[in-house]
Amino acid sequence: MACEEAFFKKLRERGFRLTPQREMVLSVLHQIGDFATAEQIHDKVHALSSSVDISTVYRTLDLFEDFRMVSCVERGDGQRVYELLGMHGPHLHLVCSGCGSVMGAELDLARPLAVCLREDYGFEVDVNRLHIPGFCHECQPVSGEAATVEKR
Amino acid sequence: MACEEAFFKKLRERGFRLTPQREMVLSVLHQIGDFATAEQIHDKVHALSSSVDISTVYRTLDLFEDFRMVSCVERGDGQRVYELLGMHGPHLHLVCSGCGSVMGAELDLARPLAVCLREDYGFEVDVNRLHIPGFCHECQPVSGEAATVEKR
DNA sequence: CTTGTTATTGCCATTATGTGCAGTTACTAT
DNA sequence: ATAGTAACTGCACATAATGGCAATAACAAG
Ligand SMILES: [Mn+2]
Ligand SMILES: [Mn+2]
Ligand SMILES: [Zn+2]
Ligand SMILES: [Zn+2]
Repeated sequence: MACEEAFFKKLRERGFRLTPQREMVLSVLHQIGDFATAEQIHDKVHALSSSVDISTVYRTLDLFEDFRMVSCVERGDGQRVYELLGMHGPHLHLVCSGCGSVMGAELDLARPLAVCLREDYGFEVDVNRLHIPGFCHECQPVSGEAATVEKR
Repeated sequence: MACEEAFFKKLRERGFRLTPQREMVLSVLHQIGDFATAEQIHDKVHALSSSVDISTVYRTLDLFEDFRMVSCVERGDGQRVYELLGMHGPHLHLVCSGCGSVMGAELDLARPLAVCLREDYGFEVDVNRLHIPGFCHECQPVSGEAATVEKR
């Protein structure tokens, strides 16, 4: 595919190498299309080549993130999910603290806030990495009683 | 202190118990004043009572977070830092991807975004938990070349 | 004060992720 | 094609954080 070729070229331009492991992770991300955990990705890569280690998957996802090809979201449970950008394009991530679902949102909505923070604090917001905690439509907290603490 | 008493009362009102461990963690957080890792907190608690386990510290910090007394920030390195609210009051957290520093910012700046997301997506933003990635004044990325990837 | 209930703790196992290192392999230049 | 360089990998291990569980202790009631 064309988009992959462009990525491979950029890789080499910057001194990185194109390895079968990286090709496989990228291919698997394409195949999945949706969010996936490192382990889910590793499972599919493992099916293609059983010697690939999960640490390589982590390192590859990290690299893809640096290249802005993949976005990573910390889900409510202690696991991260990774998503291939480029098809949906960059977007905000609304992460529901109730059900753990992740919703994409128009990135431009965060622009005014970014401008404020640059002007008032000299802080350059990385809007691509912004993920916003809260509650989705199904999980609205009991109105009025905002700070209810659940017994364990 | 008065603010601690108020918290202890709220604890019991909701069926939680006031234990020496919880008192110690709260006292240590006061003493530290700044951000601290779970391990730093545990060290100081351990000095007061050497049998307290770090898992208890984690659970206590979790509880304090539920009570909105403590705010937790995922720092760049794989560690979280905890901060006692109430003195500074709630605020946004600007987390620098360069140096790992955390800056507090006026919470109201995020209000317009929250309104947009509620109206457009039915998503109720939890502004207290919002932390914003980017680069502080000292760590401004090379302008123009946004997506520079470092060799490892 | 004594007793009962059950939230909480300490301990230990487990999970998700990161790292050091020596052997391997992709790329470059001859 | 061959050889040199250094990026990359697999493996083993380290680390931060979480979860199960039986023993403990905080609180309420008598
Ligand atoms: Mn997304
Ligand atoms: Mn703060
Ligand atoms: Zn939800
Ligand atoms: Zn910085």
